[in-house]
Amino acid sequence: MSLSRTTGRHKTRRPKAPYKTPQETSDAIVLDQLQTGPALIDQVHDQLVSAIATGRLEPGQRLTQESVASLLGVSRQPVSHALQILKRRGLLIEDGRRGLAVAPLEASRIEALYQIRAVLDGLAARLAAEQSGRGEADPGARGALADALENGEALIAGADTARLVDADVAFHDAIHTLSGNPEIARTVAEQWPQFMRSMGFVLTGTERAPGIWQQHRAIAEAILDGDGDTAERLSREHAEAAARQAVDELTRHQAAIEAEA
Amino acid sequence: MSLSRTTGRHKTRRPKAPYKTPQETSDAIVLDQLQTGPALIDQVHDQLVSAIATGRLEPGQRLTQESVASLLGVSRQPVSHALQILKRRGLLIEDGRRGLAVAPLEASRIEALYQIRAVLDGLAARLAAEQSGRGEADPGARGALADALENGEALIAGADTARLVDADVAFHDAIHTLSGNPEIARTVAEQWPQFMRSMGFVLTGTERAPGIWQQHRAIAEAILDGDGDTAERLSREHAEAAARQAVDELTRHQAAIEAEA
DNA sequence: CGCAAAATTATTGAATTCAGAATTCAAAAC
DNA sequence: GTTTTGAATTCTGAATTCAATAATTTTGCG
Repeated sequence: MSLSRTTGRHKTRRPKAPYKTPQETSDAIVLDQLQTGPALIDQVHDQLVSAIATGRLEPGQRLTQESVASLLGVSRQPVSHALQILKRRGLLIEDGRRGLAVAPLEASRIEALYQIRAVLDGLAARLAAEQSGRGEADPGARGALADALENGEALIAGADTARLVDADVAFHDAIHTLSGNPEIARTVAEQWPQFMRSMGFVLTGTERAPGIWQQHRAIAEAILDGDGDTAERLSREHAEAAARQAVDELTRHQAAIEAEA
Repeated sequence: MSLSRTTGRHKTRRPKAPYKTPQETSDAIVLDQLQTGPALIDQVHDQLVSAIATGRLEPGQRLTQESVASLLGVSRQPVSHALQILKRRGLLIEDGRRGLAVAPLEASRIEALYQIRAVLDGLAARLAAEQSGRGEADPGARGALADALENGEALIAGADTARLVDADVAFHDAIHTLSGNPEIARTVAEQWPQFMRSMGFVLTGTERAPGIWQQHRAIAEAILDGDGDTAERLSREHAEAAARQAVDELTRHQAAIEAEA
């Protein structure tokens, strides 16, 4: 599709960080800090990740630099950067000079990722419980876990899938944070989009949310009780159960697609 | 350092595939096939990763797009892409508008990463042993593990640090591959540069290589024997020992630096 | 009509240009 | 002598231009 090549002219550059003179006086602050928007590269990146994670961009969907750029109203430059990054993250696969395509959602890959999640979530839960048991846990992070649990349990009944997925991410992220090991959250964050689109499949239609949040409650209680062994074991089992459900659902879906063809 | 702003003019595009006029005769080939290298973005990326991993670029070293570009003889464009990616990988940190800097090598971060390594290597070793025990292991991958072990043991005596580090990576990578879960190798690969520069510190001067390769042999034997429990336990202990050594060495080094200041 | 060769199109990677913003540096004012 | 101001410099992100080539379409011929 030929597109109006009206990519916007040089937009004013986004302000990066508010300037702060070193010897700022301690007087009352009269002016609000100016908005410091993220760079276009990051905006494009985040938009694409979100679209892929939620399934708005389906597996196999082709993306050219030009199409994304005109869709978002920017030039190809920031899009090119963002696509490079997404490619390295495994969210896009090369499709030769036909552009890139959203990576397929394969049961085998999701299973492999859940194997990793099982041990990482187990580690995070153990560390979080140990912190909690020794009373060293950041109260804010403890509160975030409790909030995430409450929030998730509240919206079980018929919330839309996207909301359920977000609640799940928030819960597990709270544990990762509480573990005190920032690299766990960082490592899993890299893989969240894959899990999110997998969860999209598992949670639509089926009524699996209640069971999941029962498990979440048990995990949270073990952590807040400082019971590391139980927290680790339950977290692993939780991930393994999620893996089985995901593999089930994706295999079924793949079979349905192949039967159609 | 101000640099001659002599970024090359439009160089002929990197030769991707040798151009071939349609009516080219099948006479003797007069010109060598030009290297059909990967895109400049990837070349720049790999160069920088390698330089950081080996310590040729030291923590704190500042990198501007222009300086890297002129060093490598390319324009800022591919450099900009590569730096963005490195920043997201945590190998570079922002230094405001003064450019980016090589991320510091902090004991706490290395310790956090080794915690992750412990469970991932444990998982990989268990899976590899199970594959091996069931006779399902890819013979090539089995051979790669044996080779890596032999190779590592051979060069213990006084090989230079870089070679020892490479052997270590090859050994652990062989186990990751043998596990049959490609996401493990992928996940750890993301973090290898951090481990590599940490190992650079640990292995220089000290005579720790022999002990490390004794542990490697025990792990390899457990895997090839199909003893998953032992393989997992030894792998975890190995990572934990490595973590202690690294934290020791880095803490010592940090203290030395601070004493100097 | 079917196939091979040639022309065209689509799309990328890289260089270059451009504009905005942070940092630095030096001069002026107190 | 110190602080403030303002200009020069540095450096980035983004847009635009350019060249190469893979993919597709068209054309010519048997």
